[in-house]
Amino acid sequence: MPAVDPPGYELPLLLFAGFRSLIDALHAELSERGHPEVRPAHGFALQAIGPAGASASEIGRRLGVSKQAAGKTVDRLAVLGYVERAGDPADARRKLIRLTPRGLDVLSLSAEIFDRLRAGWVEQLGAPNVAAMESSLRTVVPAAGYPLDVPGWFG
Amino acid sequence: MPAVDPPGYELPLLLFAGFRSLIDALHAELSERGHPEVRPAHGFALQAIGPAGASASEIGRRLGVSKQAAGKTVDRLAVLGYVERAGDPADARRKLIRLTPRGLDVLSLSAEIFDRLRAGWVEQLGAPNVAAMESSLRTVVPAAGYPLDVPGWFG
DNA sequence: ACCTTTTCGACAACCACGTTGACTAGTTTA
DNA sequence: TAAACTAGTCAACGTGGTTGTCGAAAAGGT
Repeated sequence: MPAVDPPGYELPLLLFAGFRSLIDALHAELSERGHPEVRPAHGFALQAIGPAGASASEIGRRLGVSKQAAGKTVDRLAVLGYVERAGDPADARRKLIRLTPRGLDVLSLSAEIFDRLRAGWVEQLGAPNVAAMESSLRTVVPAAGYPLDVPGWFG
Repeated sequence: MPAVDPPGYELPLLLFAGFRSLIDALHAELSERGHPEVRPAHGFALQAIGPAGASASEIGRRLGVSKQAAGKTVDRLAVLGYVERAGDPADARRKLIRLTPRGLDVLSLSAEIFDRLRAGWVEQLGAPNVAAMESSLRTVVPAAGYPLDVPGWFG
């Protein structure tokens, strides 16, 4: 069994470091632009809610976590003023979670920042390399099992 | 401000999904091969300890977490039988953490599995694409701030 | 040699994010 | 209408972090 060059364990480390550098940069900038309390998990939850809103259970499904976990996250987002709950007239059990203007602001800011971060990678690597990386990852990721689902992969 | 294609937010999602697919596959196989209780954070800690052993504080430094957090992780690893603590005759404060044979087994198994997972990517993408991805990531990751440091990026 | 500073490991309190299980209330279906 | 499912919440717990504090041991400066 010959040694491999580079060793296979580098790949996950590099992927994670790349991911983390983007997320850290995002949150550094969000912090500067009026959203210092947003944490990575919040961003994914806000994304899962989306402009149309969603129920807590639905958010849980989209994130791949339990409805209880989703409910807790919604609680925190509500305290921070990013979402609000409204009763659903058509289903008295449901509570529709909707983004507040502040929540929408985070979402659009994030989109803008991510675009700029990607542009930074394009500058360093060239557009073809970035596109190739994305294409490779899309090929190799078993699209099946990975919703947004950042939180909870430790558990 | 023109829309970008693909949107920048896909990149972190893809990187994370790639990372996670590798880690999940690793742990699925570790589980089958006698190590069902190992969790992702443990693997990184074992890596940080290494065959030579290390003190708890040193492990914390290598992982980019506090010495207290490192100490807790070592506690769990000790309970699971992957490491053991030994007093350091040269420094009565220090306790040297050393891998047990079982700990070494996880480490060498992981190396082997990661190599095979990478080979799987090479099969799907071709060696040049995998190498290009690694090279791109090495370029773009600010080597400064990212030790091993998987645990705790949420915090 | 001595005093000060640093470092190591531990303890405690806390927080964020997840889990399962149990329960009520409302909706759907057979 | 009765049974089955679904939404949301509460409680207990696990895990992986954080800060602050502390005593003991080591290192450094005078």
